[in-house]
Formats: sequence, C-alpha cells, structure tokens
Amino acid sequence: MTNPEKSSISLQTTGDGKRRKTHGRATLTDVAHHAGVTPMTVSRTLREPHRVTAETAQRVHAALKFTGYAPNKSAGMLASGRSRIVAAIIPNIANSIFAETIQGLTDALEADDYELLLAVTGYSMAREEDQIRAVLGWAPAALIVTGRHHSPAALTLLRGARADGVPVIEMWDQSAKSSEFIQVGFSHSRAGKSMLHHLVACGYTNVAYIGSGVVGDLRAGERQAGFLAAARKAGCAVQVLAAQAQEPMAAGRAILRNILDLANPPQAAAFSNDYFAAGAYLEALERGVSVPEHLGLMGFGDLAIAGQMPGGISTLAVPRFGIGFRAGECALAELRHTPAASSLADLPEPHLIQRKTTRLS
Amino acid sequence: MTNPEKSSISLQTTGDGKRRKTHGRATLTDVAHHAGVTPMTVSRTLREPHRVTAETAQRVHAALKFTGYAPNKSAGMLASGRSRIVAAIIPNIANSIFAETIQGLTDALEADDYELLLAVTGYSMAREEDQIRAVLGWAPAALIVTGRHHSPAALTLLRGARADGVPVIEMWDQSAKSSEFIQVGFSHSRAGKSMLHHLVACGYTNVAYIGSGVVGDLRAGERQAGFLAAARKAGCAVQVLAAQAQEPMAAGRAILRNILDLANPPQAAAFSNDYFAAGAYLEALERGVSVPEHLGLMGFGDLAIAGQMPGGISTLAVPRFGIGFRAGECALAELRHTPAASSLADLPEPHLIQRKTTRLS
DNA sequence: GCAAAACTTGTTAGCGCTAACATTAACGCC
DNA sequence: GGCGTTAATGTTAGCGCTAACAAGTTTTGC
Repeated sequence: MTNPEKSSISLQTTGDGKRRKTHGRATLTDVAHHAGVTPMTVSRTLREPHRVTAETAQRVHAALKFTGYAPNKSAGMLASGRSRIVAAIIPNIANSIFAETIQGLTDALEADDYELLLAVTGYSMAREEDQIRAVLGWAPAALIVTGRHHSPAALTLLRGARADGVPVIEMWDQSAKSSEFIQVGFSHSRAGKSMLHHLVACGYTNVAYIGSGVVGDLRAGERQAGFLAAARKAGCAVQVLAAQAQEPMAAGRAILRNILDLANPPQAAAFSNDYFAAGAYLEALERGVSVPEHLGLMGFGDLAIAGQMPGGISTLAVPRFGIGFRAGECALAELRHTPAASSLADLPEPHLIQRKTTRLS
Repeated sequence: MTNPEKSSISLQTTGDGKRRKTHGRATLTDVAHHAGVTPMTVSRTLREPHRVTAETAQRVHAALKFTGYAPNKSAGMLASGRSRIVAAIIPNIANSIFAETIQGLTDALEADDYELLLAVTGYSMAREEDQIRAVLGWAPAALIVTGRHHSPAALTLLRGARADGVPVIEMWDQSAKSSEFIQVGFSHSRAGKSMLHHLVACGYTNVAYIGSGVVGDLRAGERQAGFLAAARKAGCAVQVLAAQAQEPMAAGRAILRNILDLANPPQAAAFSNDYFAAGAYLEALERGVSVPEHLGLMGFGDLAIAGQMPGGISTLAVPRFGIGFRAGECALAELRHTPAASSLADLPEPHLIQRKTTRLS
C-alpha cells in the first residue's frame, strides 16, 4: 500500500465549491451521491432494510463499501434522541469480581446490540457522582450503578434520569425494603451473617473477621457488620482486623502473620475476599500452621483461586457473572417495555461452599 | 424525598407554546433562559470561563445548578467536530493482564480529561474489525488497538482514521522493522526466546512449552514460536502442549498431569501465562513432584500470583500497567502536537524474574 | 379499468451545540 | 473628544443524522 491516504474518500468541496467543515470521514450524503439516491434512502437502507428495493439496497451497499462509510453516532443520537449505549459505573476493573460482572453485562447487551460505556469510581462517592454526570452526557439508554448508596447529588441525577425514562439499575446490592430503583444483587449484611454461621456450624467459638481495608467499599463494610452482629447474637467471640492496602494475596499473608501474633488468637478467620484468604492460606501452609484444625479460614466470592488452592478454600459463592447478565437483561426488558420477570428471579442467593479450610463439625 | 419527579426541570413548552421534542433533560437554552443570557454565553462560561464577566458567570452557574444541566456530548461533538474520547480495543477484560493496562490507560488519560471507550474482541480479528468500525462512529480523538495484526479491512479503517488525524496506537506488540502506526509494547518472539534461554541457563536440556490454547491469541503464538525457534537453535529438546479452554489454574493442573504421563517427560515447562504455571505448580506440590529439581516451571507475565505462590514462580515480567500508561501518553502527546519522546522510551523490556521454580545452574 | 391501498423514495425541519463573525459597551490615548 | 482597541455578549449557520410527512409509483380488488 503505497498511498496511505487512499482510503480517505471524503469530498472536500461540494458542488457549489464551498468548502466543507467536515473531517475526512465519509458522510451519508457522500454515500448517497455515489449511489445516486438521497441520504434518507441510505439511512433507511441501514436501519430499515425491508423498506428499500433490493436493487437500491445493492447500489447503496456498493457505495457504502466504496466510501468506507462509518455512521456518525453522535449525529444519529442527536437526531433520534435515542442512543444504544448502556452506561455502567463500577468501583474498579482490575478486581476480577467486577470483571466477570462486566462480562455478563456485555453478553446480555449483545443480544440487542447495545454498546457499553464503562466508568470507574475507585470506591469514591464523589467520583461516582462525577461519573454519573459524565455518562449522562451521552444520553445513555440505561444506567447501571454499583451499590445502593450514593451522594445526594448523585441520587438526584439518578432520579432525574429515571424520570426521563432511563432505566436505572443498582447492582451488587439489595435493600431490606423495596427500593426506588431496580436492584440486582444480594444483601451483604446477610452474606456476612452466613459466613459467621458457617464458622459457628463448624464449631468455632472464637473467630476473626478481616475487612477489606478499602475505605469506600460500603458493601464490604456491610458484610463485616453483618458478620459481627451475627457473632454477637451467637455469643461467639470475635475480633476484627483490616487488610493493608497492597497486593491482595500479599495482604492476606501479612494478615495471617498478624493473627498468629495475636494475644488471643482466633480459631478461625473469615476474609473479605478470596485473595486475602488464599494469601493467608499459603502463608499458613508455609509456616506449618494446620488448617483447618489449628486455624480455620474462609473467603468470600468463590473466585477461581479459592477452588484451586490445595484442598480448596471454603467460601461464600456469589453470582458474579449472573449479576451482570441479569442487570443487562433487566435494562433491556425495561427498554423493550416487556416488564422483566422480577429482577431477582433466577439470580441465585449467595451460598456456602465448604472446602478444606474449615473444620467439619 | 416525596416527589421523585422534582429534579426534572425540563421546559416542555417554549414561549410560543410549541411542544419540544426534547426529552426531559435541560439544554443550554433552558439554562440560558434562567440566567437571562444567550445559550452561547452559557457555552462560553463552561468552556472559556475567562471570556465571561464574573457577574455573568455567577448567574450562569446558579442557573446550571438550578436546572441540573448536563451537557449533551453528542451535540457538542457534532458541532465542534472534536471529541474527548479515546477508544481502546482489547481482546478481553477479565484477563488481569489487560485490566492493568486499562488502569494505566485510564490514569494517563485522566491528565487531559479524556474519556475511555472500551471495546472487547474476544481474540477475534473479525470482531476487532467490527469494533473498530463501531468506535469510529464516535469520532474518537485517538484509537488504541491491541497487537499489530489486523484484517485487511480493519487495516484500511485504521489507516483512514490516521489519515483523518486520529493517532493510532498498537499496544502489547512491536514489529521487527519500523511500523506504520505507533507501537507501545515488546517483541513476543523475543520474549519466547528469553524464556527458553532462561531454562537453558538453568541447565535444562529437555523442555516443554505450554501454549495458551486460545486460537486468536497471535502474540501468545509468537511467544511459542520464539521459544521453539530458540530451542532448536540451542539444540534443546522441546515438546509442545496446549492448555484446554477452561479456568486457567485448573488448566494448569491438568497440564501438569499430562506432563507427568508423557513418554519422555521434560525437565522443565514454560507456560504461556502465570495462571497456568500456578495451577501446575500447585498440582506438582500436591503430587509430591519436587520443583525445580524433578521438574522446573516458569510462567509469563509476573502476575501477582507468581510472586505469592510458595517460594515464588519464575516468570518473565512485562510492563502491563506501563504499556497502558505509555499508550495513553503517546496518544495525548500526538493530540497536543507535542511530539512524544520515542514511543518506547522508559518502557522497560520484559525481564526474567527467577524465583524458586527453576533450578539455579 | 379504476380507485384505494401498499410500497418506495424524496423533502423539510430540527436535534443541542459550537465556530465564526457581528455587535455593542467600555477603555485608553494623544 | 474622536478613534482605534479590547472585552463582553449576541447572531447566524451548520455539524450529520433521522422523524414526519409528502409525493410518486406499483399493486390489488372487485
């Protein structure tokens, strides 16, 4: 290919010699000229092919290919007032818990040919508010946020969006009472409670909870609170530690060392996520601490690593992929005005997977 | 909040009583009415604050807040012909290798207030082509793709974009000779060679390479080819296995079992990524296979897990975050017309990290 | 055979915003 | 005080596309 400019077909002057402001890309009008039809016919060929003669369609398609036309979506959105964007706002991408949710979301949206606009908050409510404002500028067809807690201004934005007919979905969380937005998730305080109950059922009476150490992670906080409340109710001794902000498995290792140094070491520890638990488990193995006899360990999330560690790590499994998929389905259902089956249907509740790191009672 | 509609300020009728087509959201015109100025003044207040009186700015800001105005970015983009979007096309998100790259990209773009539009190909060239076409519809300011191999049509699109002044960056790869686009990455065939050389330096003479098993992952293929070529040149016996498409650590475990069953088992195995290596290592530990004496293992990527496994897994470290950050910086530099320092400057070459799974020679 | 229905294509206007220019007001300078 | 100069705001036009309607063409039914 000797001439790299060759693909740029753009007409730089119109018939009357006036210069166009347009940048190189071909427009509908360019395509229409080539095909000898009006822009409207080209537009229809693309969006409502059945309303166009086969012969016309053929000419148009030839022109499309010749010009290398790519529709300007901004213009389309502006003209139609609709967009095929679904915006999702998540705390972070690197965390594989959300990566799988995004995968689920993508899969669900593909069915109706929506695009995903992703924004990341870093667990900051202020940043969430900014991101909501930012994505709203794209007039998304639906808006999916993480969690049920938002700043007052963010809440106003969400309500405004919903009032404009934009489905708003809160994922990864669930209110005790009915919520004003659609929710696709589970109760984290109940999840924390389940974790404690598992340890109690295993016969542990003195336990520790290791929090995420991420200040803005409200859901992690609720799991912890649920765990502690249940421990108090069960008369189980409990102490709390927080992971340091560092690579999660390394943090888990550090935590284990801390636990062993404790004045009154617990018989079992529940971790805010499986990476912490995996790190702690490896450290325990290396130090010859017998798990689960001397120390029980459990994680949260049922990430791949929990199943792959020797013997497997007991954990609370949550539908990471399913939450994303279901959230996408709910958005689509609202957009199609096919009232979704209840937003919680076929989303499995978190459930315990007992592996080798907790003692059988 | 008793009236959830209250945040929707939209004027549904104009002065002359004509119904507006607009959806609920406030427009510049709405804001301008409230502030008693023209839309242009509002626009200027937002984009060129210094060109507006303090008093006017104050009135406009009050009106902005009152109306809950959020700019329609499509309209702005259409009118200005510019966008503040950078599009990135990656093979997949769940894979943490790219997650960190995206993080780097996001960090770099934040400096100049660009938004990131992300598209995923699933390692399919056909899908890459579709995704390029799709993101081009948003008239991105820059386009970042993964790898240097594209379908002919995709290549035409990329060239067309570049001809329109859109910086095009290929990341995670590097051509032997100079390339037509900016490249931020490294040579995978050289990476494969480095891996083989490490095993040879450790004294292994009969080795195995475990490919990714992902058909479209051309870079993984090049690492494998580089490894094999180097093995042949070094006179090192080599056999190739491919991981099954399943959860990566589980695949690594399965591979280890296969290796042990081999007629002529290798002394060391190099894996296409650290998850495979970690799974294999755990399986080896459980089976009492002594690593690195009986079998050496090495991974690729220097993911967290490689450093956290007992003793640590030897691996080839690559600048996952740095590639994304540098790609973002290059894009910004082009957009600012501040010619970037060479696209490869301060991007470290892949380097070997020897840990406990390969024998010291 | 001819009007009504159905189909195909064209025309017009405008989505919300901004570039470019036009206008008005305020200022400085000799 | 007249006149250029700058600063602040307004006016006009149009980005590329699509909704809504209009006009022409073919088909259909009896």
